[in-house]
Parts: sequence; C-alpha cells; structure tokens
Amino acid sequence: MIQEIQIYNTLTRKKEVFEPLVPGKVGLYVCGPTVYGPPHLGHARSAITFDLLFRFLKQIGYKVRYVRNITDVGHLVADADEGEDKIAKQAKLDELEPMEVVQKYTLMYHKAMELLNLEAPSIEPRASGHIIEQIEDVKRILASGFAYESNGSVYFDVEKFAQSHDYGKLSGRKIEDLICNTRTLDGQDEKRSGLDFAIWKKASPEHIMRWPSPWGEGFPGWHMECTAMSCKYLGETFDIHGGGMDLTFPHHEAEIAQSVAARGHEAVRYWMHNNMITLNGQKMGKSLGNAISLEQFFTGNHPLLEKAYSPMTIRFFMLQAHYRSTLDFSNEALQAAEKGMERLLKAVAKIESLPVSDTSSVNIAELSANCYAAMADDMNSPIAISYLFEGVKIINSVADGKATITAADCDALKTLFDAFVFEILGLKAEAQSESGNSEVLNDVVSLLMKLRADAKANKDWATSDKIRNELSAIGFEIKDTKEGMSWELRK
RNA sequence: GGUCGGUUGGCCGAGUGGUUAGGCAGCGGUCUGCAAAACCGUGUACGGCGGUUCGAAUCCGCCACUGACCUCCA
Repeated sequence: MIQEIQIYNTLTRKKEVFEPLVPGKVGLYVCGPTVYGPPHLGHARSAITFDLLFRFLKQIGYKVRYVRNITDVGHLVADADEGEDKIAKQAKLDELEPMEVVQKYTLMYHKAMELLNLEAPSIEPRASGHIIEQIEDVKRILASGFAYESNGSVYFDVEKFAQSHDYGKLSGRKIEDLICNTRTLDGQDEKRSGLDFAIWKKASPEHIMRWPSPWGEGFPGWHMECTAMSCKYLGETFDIHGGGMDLTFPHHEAEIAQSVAARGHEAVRYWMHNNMITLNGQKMGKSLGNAISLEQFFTGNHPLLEKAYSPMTIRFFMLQAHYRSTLDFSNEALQAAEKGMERLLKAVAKIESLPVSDTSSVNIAELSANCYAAMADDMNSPIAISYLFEGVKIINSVADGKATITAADCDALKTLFDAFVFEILGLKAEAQSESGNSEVLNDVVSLLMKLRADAKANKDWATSDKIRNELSAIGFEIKDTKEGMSWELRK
C-alpha cells in the first residue's frame, strides 16, 4: 500500500496531494547541470533534493523513472574567447574542443555525485544527443504559429503565445510587466520582442558546436532540450518536473510554452523547485563568482573553509534544512552537522547489539509513523531527522539499561533506521582510512594500546599519559571505556 | 522599478492560534586515576509598531532590514 504524500506544486503555490498519472508509477524529470565548470554546492543541493524524492518514492512503493539531463549545448563558448589574441592563433589542437570541456566537467559532476551517494538517474540524456528531437519540436512550434524564423534562427513568439495562453503562470509574472522590463534591451533586430527566446540559434562562424537544420547550421536554444527529452522518455504528460528555483523563469516558463505550442497541452503536472544555497546571505553561484566547488569542500582547499567536509557531512547538512528554504553556508553550521551525523550513525551501529526484554518502554510504531508522516509532508527531511534523533535517544537509553525494548520492537527499530538513514536519506558510514597500510597501522597502534594498558595496570600514569598524549598529537583519538581502550584516527 | 519570499534563542534550522522541534555550542551530571570521548539532563526565541482574538511568535495591516527572480545560473 502506497501512502499518500503531499508535495508543493510551484504552479499552484500550495501543497497538493500527489496523484501519479499512472497508479504506482512516477515519471520524474530534473534539470541537471550545464557542464561548463566544476560542480559546486548548488548543484549538490538540487541533486540531493531530488535524490531524496527519488529514494522516498521508491521506498513507499512507487516505480520511478528518473530522468536528469546533462546540458552540453546552448551556452558553451570556446575557452579562448576572452584570452589574448595570440591564443586564438595557436594550433587548433591547443584549444579545447567543446566536447572536451563537456567531458571534463561531466566526469567531475558524476564523480562528485557518486561521492555524495546519489543514486544514478534512470536515464541521463544529453542535449547534444537529442538534436533531431529538438529540431522536430521546433518544426511543430513553427507549424503551430507560435514561432518565427529570422535570419537563420527560430524564435518563440511570446507575445503571440500570451494572447491565448497564460505565459508567466509558473513564475507568477504578468506579460505586461515583462514587456515593460525587457524592452530596454534593444538592438536585437532579429527578434520581434525582447521577450522572445531562441528555440533554434544560427551558429556564428566561430561557433564550433553546430548541426544542420531546415534553417541552416545552428544549435538548439537552451529551453528546447528539456521539452524534447522529457517528452521522449516520460511521455507527453508526466508527473514531476524538478529543478532549482532560479530556473523557474525563464527556463521552466519557456518549457511550458514550448510544450503547449508543440503538443497543444502542458507536459508537467507537478513542478518542484529547490531553494538556493547562500553564502553570507547571498546566493552561491558561478555567475556571482562565490561558488565553492564540491571538490574544495571535500579537500578543504578554499580560503573560506576551516577544514575539509566529507560528502556525507554535506549531504546531512542539506537534509537538515527543508528543500524549499534557503540554506546558509557556514563553517560552524557544517561542523554542527558533522557531529550530529556522527552521533546518529553511531547509534545506528548499536541497534543490533541492544539488550532485548519482554516489554518495551518505548513506542517504535509511533516513531516510525512520525518519520514517514514527516517525509510525506512535502519531504520534510528536517522533521524526519528530528524524529530519528528521538530514536537515537531510545537506542542509547536501552543500551544504558534506562529503557527496555522487545525483540520485535528492536527489529522494527532496525528496519526503520535502515530505511530512513540509509535508503531514504542516503547516508552511509564513511570509511576512516583506506590506505594499504591500514592493517600494519592497526597492529602498531594496538601494540601501543597494549603497552599503555600495562602501564595503567601498574598505575604508571606518567607512561600511560605519555602514550595517550603523543598519539593524540599525531591525530589519534584514544577512548577509555569500561570494556577497554579503543582508538580511531581523526579525520 | 516590477514580482515573489525571508526575518525564530550563541550558531544552523523546523513548526504551530493556547501544549517539547531537532542538531551544534554552553551549563549540570554519570563514567574515568585524571582527562578526552561517550551517554543522560537542562536555560535562553520567535525584526518593530498597531489590530483581530479569551489567547499570537503563529492571522491581518503598516514599517524596517534582507534575499531571489526579472540576463546565464541548481
């Protein structure tokens, strides 16, 4: 039985009960990255948001087809375009072929997403691999009369479209306001109106990525790819379209217009948008030059970072905020997330060894219901996490003998945590060290631990403390517990 | 300028017309030879001014500050 969930639909500006087009199945399309730079924290936010949705929908029983595109045509420029003239005179081989740029950053993106423990989408189509589909859609839009050809390019006629349709319905804009605000940019004689956007663009002589079309050599406009590819893989109408809030206008608005013009109806039933990551209250983004790349987070190699933050820390940090809220980056917040997550994961590891009793003093069924209810309410992961921390307290109390749990409840608790922590939130325990020397290292530290235990047994505190302090100075954390000593290498 | 949003305790961040968010830090305690770690417990809040209400931080109005979009952007 699939539980009822609510999601916030940008189109209606309210939470709605989610009812898929086909019972039990969900078609999900998400705008992926434009691969012209290293992936940054903002890419992670969007990817993690919809990974969470993907995972949750599957967990509650849906079969999901998740399509996330790679934008590899539309805005790529040769790297040399702002360099000195002499660079342009270099042999062609010395310049980056656009596909090299695409390949480089696509690989970086995939690597980062893998580290963040994102599940791969069902399909990851590239705009450059769907030129034919896009040309077909451009033809349809021309045939419908909502586009015109001009000097080898094809433009969407926004004002004409707006006469019979609500252009601006998604982003809450009025066509009159748009006209007032856009007219200032004149000089583009090709377009009838500043509002019009290119659905096919003529390639200038120096533009390298170009394809033949009925209108001459060129490339598709940015908005076309999502319209064409979502239709190809999810059908003319599909359930959910996701992306960053900054894409609602003009990108998603244009998508709606294109779908209606090409097919006579809208394609998307629920629009979901994740909010932005901010840095000192300002949006973090490549165009603002304040984006910190994911690799920099993972290595700590950035002036604003006090230390390295693991992929799971980043992931947990984001999940602790609701996806529709802005999330402000800071070292303090990230370190708080790191510690909290460690506590959560340590508790999870303890579940299986909890002592069981004939009775339970804790209510696992209620806890479980609360967790699912939180997620069903427009993916409220922070609330779900707060309930998980309630579970952490239960686990620790039972371990301390301050609460009791039956074997059945213990199983239920394990099932709940496995489902939520690993399957839905997508967290995983991060390996401490994977160096080839770890076994030897293990033996050496264990030997020192033994020496210290002997010293302690003899009440030779001086030696005992010396070993502890020196190991600590190199980065080992020594813990004395009732069961004996343990150690771990600090990250 | 237009449109939409935000303003919560030391920090991050949920939520709600009257009842505990949660995490981190702080404080107190347990444990320890001492410490660390771990665990348990715990205080502080809802931008300002009005209004509606038995009661508002939660609804309404005004003001202040701030952000996003309006060009490429997750």
